[in-house]
Amino acid sequence: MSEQDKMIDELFNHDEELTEKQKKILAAAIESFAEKGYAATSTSEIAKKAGVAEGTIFRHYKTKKELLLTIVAPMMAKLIAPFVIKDFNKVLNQDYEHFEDFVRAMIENRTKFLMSNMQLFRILIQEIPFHPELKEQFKEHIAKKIFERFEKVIAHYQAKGQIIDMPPFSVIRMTASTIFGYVIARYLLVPEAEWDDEAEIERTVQFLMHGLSPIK
Amino acid sequence: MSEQDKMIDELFNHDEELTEKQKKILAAAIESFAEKGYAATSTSEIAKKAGVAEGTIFRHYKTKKELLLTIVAPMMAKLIAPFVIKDFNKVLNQDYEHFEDFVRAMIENRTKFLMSNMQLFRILIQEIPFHPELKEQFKEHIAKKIFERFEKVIAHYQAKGQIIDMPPFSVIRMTASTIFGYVIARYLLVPEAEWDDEAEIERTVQFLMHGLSPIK
Amino acid sequence: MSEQDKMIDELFNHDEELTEKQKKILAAAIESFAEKGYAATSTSEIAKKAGVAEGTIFRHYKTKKELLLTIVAPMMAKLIAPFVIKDFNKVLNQDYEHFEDFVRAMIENRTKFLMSNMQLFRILIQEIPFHPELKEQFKEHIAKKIFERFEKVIAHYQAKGQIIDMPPFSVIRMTASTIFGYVIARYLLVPEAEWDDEAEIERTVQFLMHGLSPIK
Amino acid sequence: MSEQDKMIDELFNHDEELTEKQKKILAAAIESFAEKGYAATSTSEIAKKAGVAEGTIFRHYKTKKELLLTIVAPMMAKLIAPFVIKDFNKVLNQDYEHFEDFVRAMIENRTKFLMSNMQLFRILIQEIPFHPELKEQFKEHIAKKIFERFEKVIAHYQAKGQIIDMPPFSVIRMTASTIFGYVIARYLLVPEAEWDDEAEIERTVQFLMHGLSPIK
DNA sequence: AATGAATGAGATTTCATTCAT
DNA sequence: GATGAATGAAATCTCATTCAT
Repeated sequence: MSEQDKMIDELFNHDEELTEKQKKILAAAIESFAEKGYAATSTSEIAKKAGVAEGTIFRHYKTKKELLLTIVAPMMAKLIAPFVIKDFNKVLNQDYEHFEDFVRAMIENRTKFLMSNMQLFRILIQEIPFHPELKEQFKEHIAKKIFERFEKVIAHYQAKGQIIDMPPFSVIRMTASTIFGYVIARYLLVPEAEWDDEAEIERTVQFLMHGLSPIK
Repeated sequence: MSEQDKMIDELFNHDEELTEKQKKILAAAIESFAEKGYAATSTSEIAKKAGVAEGTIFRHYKTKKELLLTIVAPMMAKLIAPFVIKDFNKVLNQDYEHFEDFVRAMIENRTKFLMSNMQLFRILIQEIPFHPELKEQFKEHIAKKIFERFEKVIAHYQAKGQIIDMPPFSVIRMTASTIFGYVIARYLLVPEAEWDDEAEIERTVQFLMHGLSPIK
Repeated sequence: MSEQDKMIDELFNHDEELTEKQKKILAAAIESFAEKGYAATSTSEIAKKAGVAEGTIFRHYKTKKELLLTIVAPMMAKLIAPFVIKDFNKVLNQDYEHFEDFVRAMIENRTKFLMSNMQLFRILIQEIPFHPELKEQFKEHIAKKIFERFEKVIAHYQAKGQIIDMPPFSVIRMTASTIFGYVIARYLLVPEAEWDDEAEIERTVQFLMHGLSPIK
Repeated sequence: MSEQDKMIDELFNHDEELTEKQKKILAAAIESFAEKGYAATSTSEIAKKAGVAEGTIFRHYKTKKELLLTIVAPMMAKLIAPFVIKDFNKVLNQDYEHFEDFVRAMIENRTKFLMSNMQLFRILIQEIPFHPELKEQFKEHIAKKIFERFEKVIAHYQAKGQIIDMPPFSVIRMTASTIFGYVIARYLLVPEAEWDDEAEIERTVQFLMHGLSPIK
C-alpha cells in the first residue's frame, strides 16, 4: 500500500469502505486538482489517470463539484482536529506551562500534518477563493472555531504575562502568518532549496516568541 | 475617468495608446479573473462585461493566455519596482538609519501599492501556482532580484547590530510572511472586519522588530 | 447494406469493428470532402449529414485532419496493393507473355478499383497538393514502391524486345499519364458523355502499345 | 521588375493600370492559393504577405471569391489563346505539313506558357473541381472551343492519312493526357528530379506520334 | 458496478467583411 | 485610396453528464 493510498484511507474512510476504483479516482483527482486547479482539470483526464471509464466517476460522485467537495471536506475537518478536541483547555493547562512550549507543539504537529497532506493543502488554499460555498464553510466551521479556541489560549498566556498585551486577533494573525509562511515557503515555493528543517523551525519559533514577548 | 481606468492607464500604457475597447477588455478580464479565476472565466463572459464583440478580444490578444500574461506581467514588474531602482543602496544608507525605518517605509509603500491593485495581486497569487511559465518568470525576474537586493540590506543592518544574526534567507522569509500575512488578511480574507489600519500596521512593525532584534 | 457501406467496411474495417455512427461519419465525410474539398467542408456539416452530434466526430477522430488521414491512408494502401503482392514477379513471368497482356490486365484491374472508389480517388488527388505530409507519404510509400516494381517489369519486356528502349521512368510516366488520363476524363471530367467503355479502353491500350513499341 | 511582376502585368493589365498595391495583392494571393488552396487561405494572410491592410483587399475586390476569379479568368483566356486566333486554320494549312510538326509546335508553345505560369496553372486545376461556376466556365469557354478547333485539325490530318482513324475525341484525349502528363510530372510532381527536358520532350512527341500513327 | 459511446451546450478561435477615420 | 479596429457568424474543439449495454 502506497503513501498515497494510506493517506486516502485515513482521510476518506468513514463509514462505507472505498472500492479500489474509488481510491484510484480520488488519488487521480487530488493529483490533478493540486497541479492544474479544479477548473482546468477535466473529468476525462481524471478517468484516464485513474484507469477507469469516464462514466465510473459519475457513478460515485454525481458531479465534478461533488468530487471536489468530497476531497476538500475531510481535509478541512482534519486541519482543525487538534483544536476542537474536547479537552483542549485541559490539555493546555496541564501540558504547556510556557507559551513557547505550546507554539512549538502546535508547529510540529501541524507542519507534520500539512507536510504529509501537501496536495490536499494546496487544493484547499487554491480553491477556496473560487468557491463561495467553500469560503463560507471554511470561515464558519474552521476559522471561527480555531479563533474561538485560540482566543482563550492567548488570553491565558497574556494573563500569565508571557505574551504581549495585544488584541487576540492580531496575535493569531501574526502566529498564523508565521507558521503558514514557513510551510508555504518550505513545501510550495522553494521545496527544491536545501532546508535544515530543524534549525529553520527553531528560528521560526524564536522569531515568534520574541515578536510576541511582552515589552520590558 | 474611473479609478479602474486610471490604474489600467498607469499599469498598461507603455508605448502605444490603448484603445477604449482594449481598456474595457482589460478591466473586464481583471475583474473576472480575480473573482472566478482564469480557467473558470470564459472569453464570451469577458466580452459581454466589456461590451465588445468576442472577436475583438482576439484581435488584440492572440489567445486567452496572452490576455492573462498581458495583465500579469506589468503587475510583476511594478511589484518589484522599488527594489530595483538603480540607487537602491544609496537611498538605503542615507535615508534609513534604523532597520525599523526601512521596514516601516517598505510596508507603507508596498501595502499602499497592493491595496490599490488588489485585484491584480489576487490574480497574481491565484494563478502563479497553475502556470509553470508564470512561476518561472516570477522566480527568475521577481523573487531572485528582490532577494539579491534584500540580502545586502539585511547584511547592512546585521553589521550595524540592528538585526539578529541569522541567514538572510530566513530573515527575508519572516519579513515577507509578516507583511503578506497582513495584506492578505486585511484585504482578502477578512476585509469586512473593522480594521484600525494605523494601529495594526504599528503592531505588525513592532512584531517584526522584536522578532528580528538581536538577542541580548 | 448499401454500396457505400460495403466499400467503407472493406476499406476501413481493420482490427476493431466500426460503430454504426462511425461508418455514417466516414461516409458523410467522404461525400463532402470529395465534393467541396477538405478545407471547405465544416465538421458541423459532416455531423448533420451523418446524423450525429458534432461532438461524436471528435470522440472518434481527435481532429478534423485526423479524419482526413483516416480516409486517405487506406485508399493509398489499396491503390498499390496489386503491385506489392509478394510474388508480383512470378505472376508476371508466368501469366503475361506479352507486355500488352500485362497492360491490359493492369488497366482493367485498376480502373475497376478506381471506378468503385471514385470519391476516395478524388479526395486523394485533390488533397495531396495541399498537405505536405500527404505528399510525402504518397511519394515515399506509394510512388516509390510502384516505381521500383514497375522498373523491373519494364526492363523485363525491354529485354524481350517488346518495348522501346527508353529510360524506365519515361515509360512509366507515359503509361501512367495514359491510364490516369482515361480514368480522369471518364469519371471526373466528362462522366456525362456517352462512353463506349470497352472500345475506349481498347483504343487506349492500342495507343499505349504502339506508342511504346520498338522502332523498326 | 521581377519575373512575378512581369507575369502579373502581362496577364492582368487590361484597361486600367494596376496600382502597386493591387499587384502586391495579386502576387500574394497567387502564391497562397497555389500553395494552400483557395479555401485554406485567409484574406488576412494575403494582406500580410502583400504588405497592405486587410481592408485594402476589399477595396479592390468585393469578395474573396472575386479575387479568385480575377486571378483565374485571364489564365483561362491565355491558355486557349493560340487555339482561337482567327486564322488558326490558315496557319495550320500553311505551316505544318505533318502532324508531328503541329504537335511539336503545340507542345513547345504550351509547355513554355505553362512553365512560366505554373502557379496559376496549379490554381486553375486545383480549384476547378471545387467551384461549379469555374467548371462551367472552363467547359463552355475553354474545353469546348479547343475541342472544336482541334476536331478540324485531327480530321485534316486523318484525311491526309497521317493519323489513325479514331474518334477525334479519343485522339484529343490521348494527346492532352500525354502533354499534361508531362507538364504535371515535370513541374508539379517531381520538379526536383534531374530532367533532360529536350530529350524528354522528344520522347514524348515520338510516343504520341507512334501511338497515333495509322496501323499499317 | 462498470463501461464507453453519445450528446449538446459552450469554449476558444478564425475569418470575411464593414466602416469610421 | 488606404487603414485597421471592430464585428458577428461560423469553425474547430472540449467537456460534464447521460444512458444503453
